[in-house]
Amino acid sequence: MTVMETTPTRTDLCGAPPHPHRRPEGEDSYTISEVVAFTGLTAHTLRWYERIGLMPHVDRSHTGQRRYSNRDLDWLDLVGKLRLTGMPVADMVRYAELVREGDHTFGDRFELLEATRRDVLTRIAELQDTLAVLDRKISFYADADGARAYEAEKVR
Amino acid sequence: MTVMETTPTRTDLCGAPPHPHRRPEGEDSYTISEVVAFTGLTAHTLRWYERIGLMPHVDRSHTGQRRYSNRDLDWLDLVGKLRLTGMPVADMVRYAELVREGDHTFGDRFELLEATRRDVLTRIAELQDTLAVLDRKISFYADADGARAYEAEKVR
DNA sequence: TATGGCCTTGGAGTGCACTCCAAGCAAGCG
DNA sequence: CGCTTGCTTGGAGTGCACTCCAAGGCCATA
Repeated sequence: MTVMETTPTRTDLCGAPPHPHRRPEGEDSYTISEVVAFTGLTAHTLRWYERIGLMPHVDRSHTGQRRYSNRDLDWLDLVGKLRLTGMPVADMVRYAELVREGDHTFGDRFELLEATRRDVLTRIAELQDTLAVLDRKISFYADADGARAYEAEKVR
Repeated sequence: MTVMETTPTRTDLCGAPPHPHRRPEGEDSYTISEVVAFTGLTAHTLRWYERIGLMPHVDRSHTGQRRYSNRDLDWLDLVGKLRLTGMPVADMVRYAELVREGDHTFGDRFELLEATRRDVLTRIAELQDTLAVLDRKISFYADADGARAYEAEKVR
């Protein structure tokens, strides 16, 4: 990848209101510690992501230090979101590989995204189910005196 | 895609048996392998839960084998749900300890449940955010031929 | 010139949540 | 009786996702 960006702004769809700390295209060259500050990841983790093939080739300064671009930050945003879904890092690496391999992996990538989407829907449903259980327990506790609170432990 | 609209049939307050495999009170004595079949956990994990204090004292047969009750199954259901929220096992152990300690931990338990509830809401929000990103990417892929699909990698 | 800060590397270590192992006991069956 | 099946135990091992370490390079300020 690393093809030159042509879109003048990424705030294209859905009015993405995203990242106040970003510099405009052409000046988007962030040190690792800046990226640490932006993403909440550690420098260790950023270097590790690169080692395992989860980052798409980060630029270097003339002294060999990493210089991250806005594109890299975008990618890390996506990775962060996928991480929240519980997707294993290995699967994200697989996706990164597909992107690196070029257009002919289009179908695979599409499938991977759709499978992930289904997983996310399932997880949301599970969490809503859990929420219902919690709410039921909480209302027992809220209504009850001590003795009844103990009873609350008996119901699912 | 496994549509799981929240079924209203789960509003079982101290009543309807939600688990077809359960036996009535008084005959609720399950071997570890039955519990494995019901919960999807392994026997190893069940024993490990007990060792770390996550199970509230499981009965034994005259030969020393574990005999789980409906209450134990209820507890495992709760544990399973909490596990789905990403709650660390150590926190669940803490909750189990509070229950064992009796009524005077009422307040602590209530707080723990409410904190968990807030976490779950946060997680659901995060997942919905992720879902929006995925949907956006997927629609790029769905609309696009190969060349455009490549472009889709450029947007957050 | 030296001090401190930020960065680099490969490899080793950590914490969590299991997961498995070896050795052994008890019950049921032919 | 031996065989199989199912269960028991403490402790060791596994896989994942980091997390840290030691040793050193670069460079701006004092």
